[in-house]
Amino acid sequence: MKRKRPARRGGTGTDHEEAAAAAAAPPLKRGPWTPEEDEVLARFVAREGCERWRTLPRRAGLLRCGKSCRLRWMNYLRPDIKRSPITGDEEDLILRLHRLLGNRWSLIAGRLPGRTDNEIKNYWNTHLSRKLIAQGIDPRTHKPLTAPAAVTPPKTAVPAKPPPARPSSPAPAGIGCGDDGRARPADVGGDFAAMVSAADAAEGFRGFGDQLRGEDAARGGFDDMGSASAMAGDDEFTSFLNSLINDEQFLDCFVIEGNDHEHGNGEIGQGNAAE
DNA sequence: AATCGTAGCAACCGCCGTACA
DNA sequence: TTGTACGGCGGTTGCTACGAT
Repeated sequence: MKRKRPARRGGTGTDHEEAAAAAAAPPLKRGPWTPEEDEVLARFVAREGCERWRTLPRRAGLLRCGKSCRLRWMNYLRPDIKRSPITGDEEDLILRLHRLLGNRWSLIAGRLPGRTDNEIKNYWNTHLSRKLIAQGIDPRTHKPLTAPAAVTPPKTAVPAKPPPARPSSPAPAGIGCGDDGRARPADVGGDFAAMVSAADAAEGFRGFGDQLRGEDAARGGFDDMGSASAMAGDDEFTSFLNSLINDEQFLDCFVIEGNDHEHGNGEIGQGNAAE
């Protein structure tokens, strides 16, 4: 459903960088982007590149904050953005990746060319989590829902209020992918780290944890994942991730016992490496 | 036809990690 | 070593379209 938003939501951005700018600058425009603004931004980025987002709007003559410009570019204006609906294959991949990575939307998006983290996040919250719930699967953990949990059909299936702690809080046992108690591989029925270590050994791959840290800017995840040595290249990581995604045996041990019930229902790719 | 509730999603918010002076 | 600027991320908000009643 495409729509434009009206000028929105009061309040001022509290980011320090924006706050300082707001103090001395004309009021920044908020809300939906107009086609004219899109054009200005796209043209400017094409000409000057997308560096220095903070000063970009001023240089481009836009009354937007740098963050807003960056977001608009990343989520909408980039030339490689796919505008087509998410396909079944992509959906399947999202499910697999989410099971592996938790709510690491940027990481997941990185494996889906042309898709943005925001798009995937929205798709997850509006489609996939609902689907999983309908099938009795907890979308956060990919475990079967317990009876009480199954009765929670929130508008967004994502937990309402995250605990305050952010990545700085050490990850719990396992990898602690999520930064706030949301879905994380460690939640997925056990010792993901050990599993990955096993996978490491099997694949001869080292540095999965570091790679994730690198890719993910150390967002508090995978810290306990193992003390891998060298940073692996993206290709290596990609192929490793693919191997995890596709490895039937891996998923067999990864898929939580009791999830077999949904096998063959043809809806959700839970454990679908075996499909 | 009017009203209401829900779904969908663009955009904002707040925080974090990194880079650099 | 410390402070600041910046980019980036995940979570949340709130408006509109649309289906149900």
